[in-house]
Amino acid sequence: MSENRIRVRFAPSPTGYLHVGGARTALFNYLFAKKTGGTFLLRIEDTDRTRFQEDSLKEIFESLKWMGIEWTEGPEKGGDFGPYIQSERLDIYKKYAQILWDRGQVYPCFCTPERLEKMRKEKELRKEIHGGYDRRCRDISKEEAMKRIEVGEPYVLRLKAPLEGSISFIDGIRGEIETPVTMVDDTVLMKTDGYPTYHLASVVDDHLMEISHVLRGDEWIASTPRHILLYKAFGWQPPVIAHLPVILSPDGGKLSKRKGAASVMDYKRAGFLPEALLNFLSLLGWNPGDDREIMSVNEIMEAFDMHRISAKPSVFDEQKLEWMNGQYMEHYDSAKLLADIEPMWAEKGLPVADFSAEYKERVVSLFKTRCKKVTEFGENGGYFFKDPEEYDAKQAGKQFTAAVKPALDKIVEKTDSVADWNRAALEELFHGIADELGMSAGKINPAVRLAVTGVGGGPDLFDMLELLGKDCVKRRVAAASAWIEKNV
RNA sequence: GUCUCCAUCGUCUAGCCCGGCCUAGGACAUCGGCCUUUCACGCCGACGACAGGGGUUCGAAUCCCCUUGGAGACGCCA
Repeated sequence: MSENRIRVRFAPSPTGYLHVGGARTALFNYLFAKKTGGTFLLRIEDTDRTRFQEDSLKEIFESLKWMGIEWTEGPEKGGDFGPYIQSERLDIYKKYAQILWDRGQVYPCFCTPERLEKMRKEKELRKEIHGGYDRRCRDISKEEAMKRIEVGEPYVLRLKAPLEGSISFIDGIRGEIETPVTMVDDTVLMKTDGYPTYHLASVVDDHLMEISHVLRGDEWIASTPRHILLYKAFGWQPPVIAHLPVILSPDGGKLSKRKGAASVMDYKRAGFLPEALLNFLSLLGWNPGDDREIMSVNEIMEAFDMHRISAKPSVFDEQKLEWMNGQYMEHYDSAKLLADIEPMWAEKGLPVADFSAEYKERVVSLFKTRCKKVTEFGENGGYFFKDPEEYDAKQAGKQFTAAVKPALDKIVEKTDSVADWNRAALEELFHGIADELGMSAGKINPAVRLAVTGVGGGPDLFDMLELLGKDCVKRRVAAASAWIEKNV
């Protein structure tokens, strides 16, 4: 037995994609485990067969891996406490339900979903919605119950909750939370289909898997008293339970797919870096206690402290995420970025295959500081692979003047004489031409930029010219000169 | 409706647990300016908050109560 070991889990339901709220929950568990030298395990809670989605599992795994949140026990990894998929643990839940049955702590309930539905409606009419199940089956005699079970009448197993008093527990983040028992009805533990409910399964699993701390979303606060009751019924010591605040969308409501991205993979597709998303998420409801914001996983992990987790819900501010992503982008490995960017270029029909990896990495380096998202590379920089087909009209009107044409022609004329094609030589060349023609560089450079790229903004001009190479620059400047000849 | 949780700049937050150092600090965004022969980065500055009301105290953003506002829960969903 590993007594005082920290063991935490992330236990998603495979009902859809992994949204950022879930990712944050996983992240905090992961950080806590890493920080304390504990174990972070993944458990799949698939006890609802009606909502199960096959693809979901893949998506959840992929999302976690992309973010670098690695589980050391769980599906794909194994471990001493498996299986880690609840639908493969049915016998275990049956066994523990039986224990409660033998102790008289549960009872079979034969109420149909229809009757329960009707009961709820009536209660609503009388404005007493709280209270839940009316406990009609609680006092059915053992004999009668057995008889009805034997004839095959469907039933669920309910926990006998106390009829008066209150239930309290110490939330790891909020402190004591006390709930009057009127809010806790007789919880269903086993469904008609033989599957356990979340409440039974998670309590049994957390105990069997020796989970020491449960960090979960705060939508579980109201259910925790049920779980406490269950731990008591089994005679088990509950783990430390802490509820993480929700993440809200900018309009104050729940984060949803409709209002932009909500799933981790959406953010990947939108051009965000995993390190940036992780960093950003870590700062939602937590902070290191000083002014640091840009932090590596290791720094975050070092500084991580459960006591600094806030109870206040926070709004997911995508603008700040973008800023943060830009910060990461600037220092990101160009080769790594290129792997994501190259397909985007290719998709736009750019002949990227004709260029060397070194060339392409340099293009990426040139753009890194001015892009906030990976996707922006795909939208810009086409001119590194293809001559501009047209010039930005507004810029052309401003830069492509008759006055600048001689300078462009001079550049075309003199490029061949540049022995060492680098930015220093080019600067010198341009200066010489400017002096010779009595023009300011401020007049010539923007025109060259437009000639070479077709647009008004972009990386440093001389860095670009150096990378583009002599032939390309000569060709494009000549083309611009011809354009002026024709259009001005 | 009932119960529970939450409440500092538009947003993320520091400070709150252990009242005075808070004329409330930082970051994003916004607006100015500087830098730059482009754009971006960077730098400087401005704007901007203790939800309201009562207490307790010599003193409250910090402790207590009420109000208001927000969120969540009230399933054979998790």
